[in-house]
Amino acid sequence: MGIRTHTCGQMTESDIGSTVTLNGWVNAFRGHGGGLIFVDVRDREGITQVVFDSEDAAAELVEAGDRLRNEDCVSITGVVRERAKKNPKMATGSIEVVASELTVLSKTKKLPFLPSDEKNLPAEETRLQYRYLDLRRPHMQNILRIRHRLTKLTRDYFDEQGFLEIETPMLCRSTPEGARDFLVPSRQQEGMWYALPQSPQLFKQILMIAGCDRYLQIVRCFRDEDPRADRQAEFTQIDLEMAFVDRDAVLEVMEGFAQKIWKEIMGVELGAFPRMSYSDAMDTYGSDRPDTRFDLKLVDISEIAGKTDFGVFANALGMDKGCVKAFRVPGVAEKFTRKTTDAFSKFAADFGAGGIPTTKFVGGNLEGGIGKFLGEIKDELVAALGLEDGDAVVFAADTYGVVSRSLGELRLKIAKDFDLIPDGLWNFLWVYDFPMFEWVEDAQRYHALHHPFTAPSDYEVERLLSADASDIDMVESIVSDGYDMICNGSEIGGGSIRIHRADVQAKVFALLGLSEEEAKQKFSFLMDALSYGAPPHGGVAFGLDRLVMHMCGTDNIREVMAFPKTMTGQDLMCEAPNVVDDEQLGELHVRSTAKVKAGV
RNA sequence: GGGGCGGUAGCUCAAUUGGUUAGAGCCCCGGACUGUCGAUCCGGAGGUUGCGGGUUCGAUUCCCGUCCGCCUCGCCA
Repeated sequence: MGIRTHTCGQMTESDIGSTVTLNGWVNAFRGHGGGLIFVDVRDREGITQVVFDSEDAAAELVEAGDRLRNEDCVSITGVVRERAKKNPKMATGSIEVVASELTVLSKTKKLPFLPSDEKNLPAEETRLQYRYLDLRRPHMQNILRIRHRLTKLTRDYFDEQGFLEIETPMLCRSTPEGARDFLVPSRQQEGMWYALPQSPQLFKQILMIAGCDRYLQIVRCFRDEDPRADRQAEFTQIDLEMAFVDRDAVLEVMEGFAQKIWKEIMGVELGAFPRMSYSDAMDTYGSDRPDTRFDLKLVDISEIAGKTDFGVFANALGMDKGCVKAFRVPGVAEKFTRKTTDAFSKFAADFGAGGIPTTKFVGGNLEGGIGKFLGEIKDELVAALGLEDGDAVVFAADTYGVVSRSLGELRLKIAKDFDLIPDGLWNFLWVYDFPMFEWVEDAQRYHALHHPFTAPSDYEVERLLSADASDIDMVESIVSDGYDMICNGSEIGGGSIRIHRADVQAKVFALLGLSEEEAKQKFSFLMDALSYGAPPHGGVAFGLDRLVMHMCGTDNIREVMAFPKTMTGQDLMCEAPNVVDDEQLGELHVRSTAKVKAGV
């Protein structure tokens, strides 16, 4: 074969007259009988038109060209010539290669779909089954390239900041808390199991104790939970940790990172990131990852609502932590049909709301929905919400938690449905001052909002150490030194200052309901390590896949992974997972109790 | 584990209240064509309607089950 001298994306008029060899795939074939054939050849870098012309080439060569089909893999040698009629739609549209040699490196059989036909893509299922064809598409190649540029910039940036890239094990011990683990049976230790890491959290903390000072790893993590459009069981984190730092020092480095990658890849200058406390985020946006690209801000109208006899409001205000909140949706009164507002209630039912009252502000009156119950508080409502003629209002009345969640989700839905999100905005912010703990009524225990290694804020340490587990309000009020980086309403990174004192860590375990015995059994290595001169430290983990999703403008995490899995955790190309034979299981001291699908 | 939508030719889709031989475009195969670039024109091949069962004279269509895909709630420290 002829080894390529040029790629299919690089030739310009300055190459006219030179003899070149291209290696690639047939992207398109346009034949004009035996005499004249156009073949577009594609490789990773672009597409170049090749012409087989009987006026310039032997009949044998033109015949061979005539047998080419889409996606045949070829090597073609010829002279670059200026096109008589240029194609401005093509990057290489002013030149063509006049074929003088053709080698078919590999014929294709009949294709399930044409990678060149971007406008008629098959279902995702087919694309995943033939991922090698799907990835040939320039669009997918571009995503892979962006992903590569991001990992390259990540390593460059953190190298400049003094971070060392250090690998941590993929075969770990199972952690009791958190997501379900993927397990790997041990052959050498009969009856014992490894777990694949959900994150290298403890290893990176121990690297700080080990004097590594600044650590980076682009690392695969595994969580055996059901996926979502933006979540896979196997995903990649940009994992970082720094010793001898406080929160602001961490945020500064991480903010610099986000600014750098957005500038280099997106060509966007991000200013300094605003910061918002967890409680402000929950109060105003009903979410700990607020999308600040649009308003629809939640307003607490409990006090005003208390002045009516309206049963729904009165009922909510009588609850423990009950409240009434609302937000205005500017100018959509006409679009708030009964069908639309009914759908809000149905939507919010998933989040525990009994119903979503609405009304409209038209001609100086609150009309429709619950408007007729609000006559006596109309003026106060109009003032509190800043209502203007033609606005609609969405209410929720329940406990603070239910109101926040349902209105928080509704404001996102309404913003999308009514097209209220401006294009082209990159609203980054930090959310901080999360609570350390959340009481889970069903389980009758506390749950760490971030993870159990998150430090309390400096001023909270004494309060934490003296906390009485039975005082739920007090324990829930303890503020942690955690922080999340939010981009357009999506959490792209999160981290914290970690606990570096063994006594503080022991107290956190105790509040989380781990006995001293259990804590020792499961985390003795951490407790030991913390006892040997542990430095203050903190860090962040960014979701690499999420970052690439933002950069590529997709909501589908599978788009930004070369070989993703389906919602049921299957790789449709390799057909993983699959059965293994009993001998293999025997070596691992495992016997399957599954009724295996026939014919696999 | 719950809810929703979908599965018809290799691919994208159609098929009237349940009714004749399940159609079209693309792909593929054959032919025509010397400046195309979504080439064009002519012809051809290609089907267990995801799978299993039921109702019916008759099922792509209605019912039940099941598998697969997507979305979502739970879950994801």
